[in-house]
Amino acid sequence: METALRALSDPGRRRILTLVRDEEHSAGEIAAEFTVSWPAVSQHLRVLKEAGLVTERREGTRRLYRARPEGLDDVRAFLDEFWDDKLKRLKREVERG
Amino acid sequence: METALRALSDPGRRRILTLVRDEEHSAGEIAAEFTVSWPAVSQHLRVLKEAGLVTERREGTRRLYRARPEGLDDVRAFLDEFWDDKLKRLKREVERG
DNA sequence: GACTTAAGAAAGGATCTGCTTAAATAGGTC
DNA sequence: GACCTATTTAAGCAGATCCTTTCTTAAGTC
Repeated sequence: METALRALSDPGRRRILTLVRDEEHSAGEIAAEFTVSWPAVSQHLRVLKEAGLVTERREGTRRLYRARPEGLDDVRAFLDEFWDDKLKRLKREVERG
Repeated sequence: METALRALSDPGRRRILTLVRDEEHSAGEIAAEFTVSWPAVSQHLRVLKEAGLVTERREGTRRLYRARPEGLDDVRAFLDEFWDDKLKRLKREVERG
């Protein structure tokens, strides 16, 4: 969860993530969407992969990336717990007036 | 959302956040839970405040902090959208076999 | 095998982060 | 006003981050 949150904290990586959310894309296709250099995108992809937020598949000379939403499970769990507990707290407050 | 995600990416700040989730706590009470120095905690509180994840209230010489779950709304929206769209994609895949 | 294409690895630099200690502010108490 | 307590601000430092350019690897084409 640590690495996932840090990976998400970069806008470029979030953009990559939405790019590969619905379908696989090669590193080159992804890089073409950005103005930063190609290695920079490659580095972002590595961060996302290490955080478990994308999967990599090799096909010939290309590497195809796809989002891996399960990688967000921990983060979602944390936020949901936070949210739920807050609601519970509010409920208690309302009940005691 | 940018700042919220960066604020969340630090384990110490997440711990602070859960500390002030259910009730207000003073900066000193919070700092007492940590081994790092007092100013370090103060800096974390500032980051959390600027990210909209906590509110600050002054009472005499003390400053009381409390979680502000609405600050997580953007993050939650992003994750939910991501999740939902993934489910939709899977559904399409299943439907076309 | 030489050449091209797709992509990652290495090295280096600027900026950001998170910590520390020391100093400043600001509200109570005498 | 002098003094204590609670807390933030300032300054500085080590390490992380994100970018760049250059170099390497690996697969396909001739």
